[in-house]
Amino acid sequence: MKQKVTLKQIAKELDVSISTVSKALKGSKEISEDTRQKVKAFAKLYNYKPNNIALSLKNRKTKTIGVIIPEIIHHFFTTVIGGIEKVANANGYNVIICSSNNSFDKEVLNMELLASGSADGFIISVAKETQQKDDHHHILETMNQGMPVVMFDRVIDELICDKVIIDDVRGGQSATSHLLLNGCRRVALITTVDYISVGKLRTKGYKRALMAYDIEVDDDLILKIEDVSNCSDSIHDFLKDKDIDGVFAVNELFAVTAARVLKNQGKTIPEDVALVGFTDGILSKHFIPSLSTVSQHGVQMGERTAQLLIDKLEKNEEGIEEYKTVIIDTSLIQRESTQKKGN
Amino acid sequence: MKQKVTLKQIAKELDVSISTVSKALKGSKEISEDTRQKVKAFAKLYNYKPNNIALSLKNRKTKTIGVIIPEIIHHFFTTVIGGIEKVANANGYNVIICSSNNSFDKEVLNMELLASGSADGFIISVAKETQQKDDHHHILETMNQGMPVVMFDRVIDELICDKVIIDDVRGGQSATSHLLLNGCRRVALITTVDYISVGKLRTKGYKRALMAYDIEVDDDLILKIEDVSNCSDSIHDFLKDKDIDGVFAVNELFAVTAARVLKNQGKTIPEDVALVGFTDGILSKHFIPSLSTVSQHGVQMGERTAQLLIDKLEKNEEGIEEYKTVIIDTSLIQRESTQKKGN
DNA sequence: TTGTAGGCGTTATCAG
DNA sequence: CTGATAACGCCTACAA
Repeated sequence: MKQKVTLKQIAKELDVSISTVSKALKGSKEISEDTRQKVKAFAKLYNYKPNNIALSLKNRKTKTIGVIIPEIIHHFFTTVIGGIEKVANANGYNVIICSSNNSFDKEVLNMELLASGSADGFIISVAKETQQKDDHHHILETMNQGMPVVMFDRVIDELICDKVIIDDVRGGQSATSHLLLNGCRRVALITTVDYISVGKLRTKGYKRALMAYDIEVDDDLILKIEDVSNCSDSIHDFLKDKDIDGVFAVNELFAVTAARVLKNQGKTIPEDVALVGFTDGILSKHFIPSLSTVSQHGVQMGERTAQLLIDKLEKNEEGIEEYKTVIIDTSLIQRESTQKKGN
Repeated sequence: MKQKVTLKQIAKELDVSISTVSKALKGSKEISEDTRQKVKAFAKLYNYKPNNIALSLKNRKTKTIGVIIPEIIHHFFTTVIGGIEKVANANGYNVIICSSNNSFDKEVLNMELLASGSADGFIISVAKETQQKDDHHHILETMNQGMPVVMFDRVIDELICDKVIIDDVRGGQSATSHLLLNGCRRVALITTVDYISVGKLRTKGYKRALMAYDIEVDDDLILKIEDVSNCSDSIHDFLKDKDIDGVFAVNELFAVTAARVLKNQGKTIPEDVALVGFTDGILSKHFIPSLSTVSQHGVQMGERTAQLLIDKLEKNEEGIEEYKTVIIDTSLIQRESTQKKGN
């Protein structure tokens, strides 16, 4: 079990100095053709690879982007990561991913860890708990240390930094409008509690759509789910005996759960009740009936986010400070759950 | 925008030596109570955090585990990651995740990157392409450099290292047996091409189960899918006019796709055809009807994998070389897709 | 053409 | 009690 080869060892073996080896390996023509060849051959033989850690220490940059997301088991986030990786790799950056598991403490821990040398900058979508506590000192501290931070999707308004979001209000509005356009008049909303920013915004969009159609908002048709883990019961109770012809659910889980409850109540989708979800994940796509949904274009989102961060990282230090908020367009994907047969 | 504080700066400000600061911060009682307080206060004020990179360089270890998986957009892998993170964090290790996107080249790149200083050891599940090419020099090289590697799920038999797998044969067998037990006699198999190790093994299990029931294997009832991206067409053609009463699909995607095709053909699940999948993901759980499936216990798998790696990492260098292969039990989860009503 | 020295941030050892 | 020094692996400006 041989150890990793270092410049030092190569130098010793070849009886030259370390700097000679270093230069030779970079093809510097300061070094004679002869030794250059020799060194290179030797290095290849022993499979020499410069030590990243040493390089990072020297250059004071790691060429690594830290990504912190609430849940890795979440199709939307993984698509975003895909986009991030694409752009990052194309620019010679490595990506390291940490999940906060929606825990505030773990988010703080992860940030501190990465901030203390492992990454040059951050991409973050904050944990539920963080939004709830509305505590973001850790992010602020990181920024104050001179590390660029770009937030996406679940962002914090008070924080001044680059952001990439979708227009959740418009997304919610177009989902709801789609239902109304298809003739629905009593549209139920299944959403999250208000401290989840995206849920709140989508709810706003829902109301806006109704108003545009001169339909009064009926609070009895709105369910705000606190405990996701048993949303099934909540939704069941909520939909029971309710006279509705459409449902807008602010995420995939709520959507499929609603679908199941409706089915159990003997209602068919889309004939009796039309259904629209949010997030274009595998569930929506493969479900029967396939679910109409609002696509957030995760990949694109990741790409923009990464680009924004890299721009900041490579900008000559003392430029004008300027922070952008990029809004990614959503689009409505129409599938079976809103397509009445014969239409 | 202040920069990160270093020991040096603190030392200068306080007009003491660097080593004094270092010791004071670690609470060494070599240092007078007085200066200790002073230093600590100052450090807290400026939010001092030791630089990980420097520490890694010094200690020649990063306390980081590199994880390379084929696809991050894959529920099973994310659950495994969950398990890995849990154990890793509990042991003071950080986890960095890279996806190979099923590309051999990217897998090699990722390994080299992480191997050159960013991680102390590896956890890997190889890319499809890697299995197909049967080229694993990169992994071997990494191991030869003295870095422990643990493989999981998609492993390479020739490589001598710790491994955590499930018994895919038994999994396939129990899935098939479950169908047979429920009265199915003509069970179709939807699987992958043979170079995907897990697909091959599950196929083997399928055959074994049939044999145990004295049913001859009928190659007409076996579909091996090459191109996953349009598996829908393949499955459609395959199931057309086929006289079957059960389907075993070796992954979720195949299972739900089969479900859709069957439905289009006017068959109902489970009454006309019973269906069992593999991998207990969100799809299987939320689908209507919910799908019976073979659970791989991803979290547990991740935990074992991480533990194995950490054991190797912390073992005093020159122990006896000993490599374990851990087999995680699968279990069959019975859901609606195999539960005929009235049973 | 090659080598020396200093430094990136830390810690451990040893000397004051 | 405190400080100087060396070392981790690499790079580079500046000798030689």
